[in-house]
Amino acid sequence: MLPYARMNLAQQEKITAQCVLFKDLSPEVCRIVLQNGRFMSVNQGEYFFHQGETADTLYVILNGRVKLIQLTDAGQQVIVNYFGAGAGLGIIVALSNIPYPLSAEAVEACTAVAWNKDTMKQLMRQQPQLAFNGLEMIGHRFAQLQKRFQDISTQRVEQRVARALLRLVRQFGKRIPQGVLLDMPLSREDLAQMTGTNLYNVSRIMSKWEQAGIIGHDHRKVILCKAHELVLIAEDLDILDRSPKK
Amino acid sequence: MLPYARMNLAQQEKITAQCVLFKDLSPEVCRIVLQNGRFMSVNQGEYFFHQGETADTLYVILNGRVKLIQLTDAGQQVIVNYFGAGAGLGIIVALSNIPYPLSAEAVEACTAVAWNKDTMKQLMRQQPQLAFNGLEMIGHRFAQLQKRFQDISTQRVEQRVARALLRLVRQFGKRIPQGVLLDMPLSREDLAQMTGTNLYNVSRIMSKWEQAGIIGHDHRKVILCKAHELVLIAEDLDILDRSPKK
DNA sequence: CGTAAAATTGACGCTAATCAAGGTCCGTGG
DNA sequence: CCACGGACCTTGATTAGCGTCAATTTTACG
Repeated sequence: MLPYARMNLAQQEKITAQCVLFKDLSPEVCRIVLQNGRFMSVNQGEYFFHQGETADTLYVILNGRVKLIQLTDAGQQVIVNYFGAGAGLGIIVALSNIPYPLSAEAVEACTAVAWNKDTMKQLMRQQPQLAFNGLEMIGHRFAQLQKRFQDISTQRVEQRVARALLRLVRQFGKRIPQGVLLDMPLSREDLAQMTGTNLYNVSRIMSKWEQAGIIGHDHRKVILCKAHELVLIAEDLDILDRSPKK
Repeated sequence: MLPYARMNLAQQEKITAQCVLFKDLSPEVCRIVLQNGRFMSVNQGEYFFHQGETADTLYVILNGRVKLIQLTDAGQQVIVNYFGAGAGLGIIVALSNIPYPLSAEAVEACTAVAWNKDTMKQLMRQQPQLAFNGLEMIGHRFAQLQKRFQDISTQRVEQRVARALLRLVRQFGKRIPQGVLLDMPLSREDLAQMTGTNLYNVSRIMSKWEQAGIIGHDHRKVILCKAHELVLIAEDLDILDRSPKK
């Protein structure tokens, strides 16, 4: 992890424009908040924080992608989410006086702004809108997690994998001639850990999709060719194509 | 739902003593906050709010138990949690400007305090500690949901049911001579909806446990006789008893 | 070009979902 | 008081889905 440094103006503008934390704050206030934070870089494979550590810092991602990982008692990994620019890390936790419940790993080289939790609390005391913005970020994350909980308790593996892909595409997809490219490192194992299954099932499912022309690949990266078909699978409405199962 | 009314003093003391929302607030401030809320009763089977409704009210439960239910697109129910006295309802959501992501049903006659979301925001602006207490409640709920997400993606059904029971016992268990009584209405279907399975599996599992003397029942209510055994099952450490499976 | 990591594919067995049939408990009304 | 109906529970049979292991192939990269 590189030492902290000052942000330049372009970076400041970027973060205030795209992060909910700065919603409805005057440029003046934004400047104060940013001055109390520290600019930092995290190399690929390094961690922002580890599960179980005392949560004393919170972050907002400027560049790069971060993987949120939970480790079970038995040592299994569960990938809770991927985050990109504008997302907050440890916001909920640092403000709740509990240890980080998961680890945050940079899957690419990342830059971020970091605040000490007490500094942020002090800022929120002075600027209640900042606290409400924090609450709003948390609310969305909470609703999203609840939806995923619902998915994993009611959907079959194939649907869960489809949904995971669609979610990633919505977050990180880039349009290319053949369709939408998921321009990020993403192994079968990763997808398995996101969907509560194993890499063998994911591999089988994706092979099937590739043969059906729904997805393709460029090097190790996934290309979504027929998004609508994947939506049908995700919604369990693809019965027409396959053998009826009820 | 009965009309709103004033709280009496005993009720006021109860809520300020047991709810995190009032932590580190002076009695004076507590009084102000409570005066801005409304006392209310909800009959068994009635709802505090429904999934999808605009979230304009937040609650703290005084008495009774509440079931949080999510409905999937396909119409399946998922029980996210049970809450009892001292817990908050809609706190996250009402402060985040998003619709309720689930429904809250009173499984017993309940009393609660309700605040309008804008009133609460105003109070939080004046008393930042109130906002931080809200954040702390949310933080615990978030960590708990993440843990359950982890469970459901890595554990087998029997372990999940064991964990669900243990969680309910910790929340609502009452000591009786034979063990710990779960003094609440709880059908096989309810347990199935909590653990992402169906009532048949739950019934089979609980029949097995009852034959092994781990649990018992009084009318329709569950009694936990050998909690330690259930913990072993929940932690997947009961291999000694059964046939080895690896 | 060689090695290690990642992905594929087949075989096998178990878990858990599903369907069907019947039983138990309870309140209600004849 | 007893018979009936409905909600809830139990149990068996069956099967699809999924996890696991093993063997092999492909891909990335030094």
